[in-house]
Amino acid sequence: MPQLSNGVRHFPEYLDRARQEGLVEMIRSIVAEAPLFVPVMPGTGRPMSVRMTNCGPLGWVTDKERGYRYQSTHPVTGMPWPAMPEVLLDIWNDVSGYGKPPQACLINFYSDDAKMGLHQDRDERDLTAPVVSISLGNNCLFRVGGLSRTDRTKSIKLTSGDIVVLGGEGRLCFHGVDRIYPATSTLLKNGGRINLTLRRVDP
DNA sequence: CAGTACCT
DNA sequence: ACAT
Repeated sequence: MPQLSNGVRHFPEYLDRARQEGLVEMIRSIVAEAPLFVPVMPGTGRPMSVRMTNCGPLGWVTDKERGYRYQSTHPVTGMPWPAMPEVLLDIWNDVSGYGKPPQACLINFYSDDAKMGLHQDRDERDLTAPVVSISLGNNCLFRVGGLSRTDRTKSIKLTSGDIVVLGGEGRLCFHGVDRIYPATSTLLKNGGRINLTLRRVDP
């Protein structure tokens, strides 16, 4: 279990091809029910380059007026999020070491030119629960720093099936995606990358 | 402060 | 830097 930095664990190719394909099929059905939306920055309303949706009791959303938050319904359809699939609960149980189940699975779609700036995941009330991140599709350059934005960072390439766990000391580490490497995976017919992020919100 | 533009 |  390689440790990128304190509390940040990387499990290369944790999911085999068959499991990855199963997840992609599962994601397609979730997206059919809960359409992708474009998140925007609070205040400015500037769009992010990823598209997202969620499954589970809670979903992470953001808009110009109310900013980052978790809510139980889709921001466009107003419908509850699709249920958390068993397979994600299983993965959480296998890698998180955390007793309570995840309440939110944020599904981020990265086109080949999408990025995610350095940030902390700190919208959850339970900051003792780890964050579990699953990579599918094209490779990406993932960057992890420390608790301060200006701390030194390390970059690693993530490939399809990789899992990263930010827990303990690493739970609030700044992290982001600097770039997607086009055509590095055959998992997604339309290219790009999907990232699933499992989180516990309530203590 | 989960982005981008525009510097050197 | 600008703006959050």
